[in-house]
Amino acid sequence: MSVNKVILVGNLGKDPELRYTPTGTAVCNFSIATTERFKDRDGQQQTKTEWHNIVVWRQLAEICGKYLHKGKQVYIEGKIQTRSYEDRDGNKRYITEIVADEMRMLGGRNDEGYQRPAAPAQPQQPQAQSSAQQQPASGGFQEPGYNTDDDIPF
Amino acid sequence: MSVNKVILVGNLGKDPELRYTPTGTAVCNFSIATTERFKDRDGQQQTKTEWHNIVVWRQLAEICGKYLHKGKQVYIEGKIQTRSYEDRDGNKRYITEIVADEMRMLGGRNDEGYQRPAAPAQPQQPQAQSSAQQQPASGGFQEPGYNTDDDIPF
Amino acid sequence: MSVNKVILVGNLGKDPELRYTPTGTAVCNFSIATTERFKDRDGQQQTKTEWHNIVVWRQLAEICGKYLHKGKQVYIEGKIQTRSYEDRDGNKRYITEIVADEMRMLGGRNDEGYQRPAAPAQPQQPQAQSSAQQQPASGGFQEPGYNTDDDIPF
Amino acid sequence: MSVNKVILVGNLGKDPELRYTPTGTAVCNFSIATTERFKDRDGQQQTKTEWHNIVVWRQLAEICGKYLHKGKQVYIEGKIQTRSYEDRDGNKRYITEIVADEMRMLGGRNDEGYQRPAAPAQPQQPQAQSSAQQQPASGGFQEPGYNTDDDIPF
DNA sequence: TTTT
DNA sequence: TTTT
Repeated sequence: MSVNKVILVGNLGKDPELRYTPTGTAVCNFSIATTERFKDRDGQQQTKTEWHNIVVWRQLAEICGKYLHKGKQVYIEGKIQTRSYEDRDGNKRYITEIVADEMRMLGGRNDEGYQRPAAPAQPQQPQAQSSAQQQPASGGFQEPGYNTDDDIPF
Repeated sequence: MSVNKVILVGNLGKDPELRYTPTGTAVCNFSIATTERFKDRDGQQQTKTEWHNIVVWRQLAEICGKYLHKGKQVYIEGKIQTRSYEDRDGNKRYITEIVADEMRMLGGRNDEGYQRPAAPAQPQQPQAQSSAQQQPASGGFQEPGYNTDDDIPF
Repeated sequence: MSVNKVILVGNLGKDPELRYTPTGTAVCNFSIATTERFKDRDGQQQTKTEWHNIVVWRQLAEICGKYLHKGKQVYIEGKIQTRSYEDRDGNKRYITEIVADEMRMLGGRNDEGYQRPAAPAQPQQPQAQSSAQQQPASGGFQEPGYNTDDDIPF
Repeated sequence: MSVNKVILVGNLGKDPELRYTPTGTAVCNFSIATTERFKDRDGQQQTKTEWHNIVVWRQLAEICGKYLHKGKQVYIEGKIQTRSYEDRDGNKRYITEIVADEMRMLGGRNDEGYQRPAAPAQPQQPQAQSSAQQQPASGGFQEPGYNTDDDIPF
């Protein structure tokens, strides 16, 4: 009966890396920066940047690998996870990551991240597939559609 | 590319109501109170209670109907939704509800909500089905199990 | 001992309205849309838009009134509040609003919302006031600056 | 224009440690466990426990040091922060912590964590200081009290 | 190190 | 009333 939830809005420091496990599961890694503004004791404006390692699995990994890029602003929702591993000297090390289960691309089509090179091979953020119609505020009680979330990026 | 998320921790004002749509879908309704403490202009401690209408669908509805009761403290995660309906005079009215997709029972087994009557017919909060073993911090990279979430209450 | 928290990312439907109470307190009202995508029973992509009434007080109200505009994408954090009022027929009505205590403008400077007229008098989203220096990951224990939050918009 | 937010509900593994910096600022450290349930490939129920290092500053540190204890269930809201330090071998190490700015004690007065010894010297979770009156849903527009948050634990 |  |  516990809760482990992280909500981040930040920008990717590099392009994401999409890989596959031996069993073929997609996993995408990238890091995003969040920057905090505060005043130091002298009343000077300062900023402090925090870098977050993001891990995404399965279908969302494919979407992240395909549509995200360096500089892109994203909303991430996930959980904190600390893994241990052995470094080259055989010492146990720990790394804390955010395992994301929700991702939303922020900013519009005119806002693809300021550091983005004008590379022609770069994927375009696609038009959202035309939504049949704006669903009106329905009269009264309504059973919601069951969002399987399993085949559309956005 | 938007986010609509609500996180509440509060206590049920009454026992939940579990119903079924004509097509057999379970839906559970209950309300929870959140109380805020603040000081008024005179420096007097005041409290202000907000009531939230919660709607839960499908399997989580069954769980809520079965295990929640008046006074129980819960964590709720969901989204805000405003529906319209017609009142008895034919006027359009709006009601804002929280459609929950996560629920956690809070407090332990000694803490079933202070207003709870010692009714013998009341369901007991069951022991969590013994977890086979405490999973150790695994060495390195690990593909997570896929939580289908579809048959265990907690 | 309760929690009442809302997190929204959406776009303003109109320019915000900034007003002042008789005692001179700033209050800003605007609404933002969040749009959900789902599939109906026929497997058709549908969208459903939810409108949220946002209320902001004091200094953050001034910032919202000054820098937000129709179409702008924002992150909002706040609490749910339902107020009652009497309609013109003397009937008690309820309205649910989000009282915001955090706001972040999303998208970059090239992304001011596409319907924005190129009005010269319109305020520009200012350059973030140059942050003196990128604070390095400091060595060890560090007492944070106390962010009073009271005089800088971003 | 970023967001770095963590929301946790879990139980303290040990009593909190309250200390003071050389300049007299209170800082409280404790760790909380969150446990996730999932099924492995064999359909076996498993659990995985994550430990989170919590850091709290100033007045909230004093409250945590005074009222929290081993086993207590808490709601924590804060931000992720990674600090670096040198280990005894002069190697740079990183530790990720949650810097909390909100804490709510969960469970009622009958739910102090089941391993708690009946030590008479242990602080009691105080009765919430009687709230003068339940503030009614006020008629219409209302300016909120300004919650300075600076002298009351709950 | 907690809790279920 | 926005945005995609």
